[in-house]
Amino acid sequence: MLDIHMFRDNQAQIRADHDKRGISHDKIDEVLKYDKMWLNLQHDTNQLRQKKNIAARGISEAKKSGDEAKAQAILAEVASLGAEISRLEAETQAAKEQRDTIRMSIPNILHPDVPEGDDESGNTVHSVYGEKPEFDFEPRTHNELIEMNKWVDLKRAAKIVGSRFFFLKGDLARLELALQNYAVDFIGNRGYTFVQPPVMMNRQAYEGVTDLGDFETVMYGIEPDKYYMIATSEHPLTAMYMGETIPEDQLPLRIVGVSPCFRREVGSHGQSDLGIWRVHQFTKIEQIVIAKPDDSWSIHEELLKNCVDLWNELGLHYEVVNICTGDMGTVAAKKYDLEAWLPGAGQYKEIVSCSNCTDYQANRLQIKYGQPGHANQPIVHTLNSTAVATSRALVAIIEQNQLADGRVKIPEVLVPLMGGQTILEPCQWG
RNA sequence: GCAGAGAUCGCAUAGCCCGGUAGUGCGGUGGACUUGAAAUCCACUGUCGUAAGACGCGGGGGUUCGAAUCCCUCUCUCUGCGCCA
Repeated sequence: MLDIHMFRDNQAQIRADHDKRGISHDKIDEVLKYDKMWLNLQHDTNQLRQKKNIAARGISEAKKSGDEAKAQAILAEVASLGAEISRLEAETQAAKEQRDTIRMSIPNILHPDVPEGDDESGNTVHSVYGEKPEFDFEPRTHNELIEMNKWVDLKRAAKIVGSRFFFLKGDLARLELALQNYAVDFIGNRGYTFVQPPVMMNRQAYEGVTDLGDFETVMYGIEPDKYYMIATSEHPLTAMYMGETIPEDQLPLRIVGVSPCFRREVGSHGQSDLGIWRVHQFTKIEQIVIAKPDDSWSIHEELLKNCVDLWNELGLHYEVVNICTGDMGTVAAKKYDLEAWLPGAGQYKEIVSCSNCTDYQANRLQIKYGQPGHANQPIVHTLNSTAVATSRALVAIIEQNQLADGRVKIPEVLVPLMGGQTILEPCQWG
């Protein structure tokens, strides 16, 4: 959410940004309209409150001096003021709510380097790593590989929960665990503190870190407790400091988190989403940084560097893409994606997303930094980046490292974590 | 899950029984004094608002002319009991 003062004092910047994104200014105008309405209503309400407060003070005086008639007259006046105030209070509240509901849907201000474009076709390639693997056989899709090796049981998962859930079995499940350990240690060795967050959050905290629309399409709600299953550890790890002022010398706060992620994936269908590419539950190792505004852009590059180094170690071929205006979404000011080459599918697909959210989340969460004992402290910047989403990493690994017989070569850095094993063997049953 | 005790302006603490402008200490900011610093003294130090002013005592609601204070409710913390990986 953008600071309301930005609308009042610097609306030209918001308008210029909307032009870049190619969206209309209607919402900006509405925010300004309701803000003005709210300011006026607040002023009127305050005037009446003042009148009432002054009058009410006369009651005890009148009673003390024994002037019962005067006391009754004041009581009547105060009562009618009270009714009028209640009415105005309701209007004031309504105007503010309207203003903020619209304001929350207005996207973050983009970084100047974000390329302009209408959709994902406008994304630009930032850099390319590794070699596109060559095969002397027809490479299989990950879906075929998990099927023939019995590494994943989607059917029985569908039986006990629903579609897009899965049992992960045998060597592929072991590789998943190795990836978790590998990624946590890799990022941890760069000064990031390992944190395991809760996997449910309450509504209030959740509204601070996501689009309101996500409650309908992304998150699972838990009844009767009114909790939400987290869609990524970014959410609890960013909301963790909600409403707090972090001592300046503790910043930047670098965190590497691991959690299961739960996503409803409403409305997603199609060939490209088969297998375990797009699922309702997966595990993700995430980098989170809470930083001072001056540091956030260099830390954004640091997060990307961590990803690049990690994925290079895994020996995979992928591109880094600079996401364009039309493909950005509301929260990030700038976003890099890593897109791995999937030889079975014959295309590059997203495996990592690395965002600087600047003060957009922190404004709503009211996370500030500074010296303890100070009022009116500045807002922090928040950044997040996938390190490894294990299900998608598994897809990239098995497609790029597949052998003619359908088995898979294990990336060298993971061999020690697999007890020296170098090839993923099929599961014996299923 | 049950019973009891709690939540007050960054931190600590008073006020609550018995309703009437939220006080004090620490921390912070500015100033005075000082060559400089410490110490000391003075002012300011929650939120919204250009301001006037309003609002603010964990959240929400109620009673009342008026609520930190009385009532209801929710959340969280502590203590004890119960249950339990």
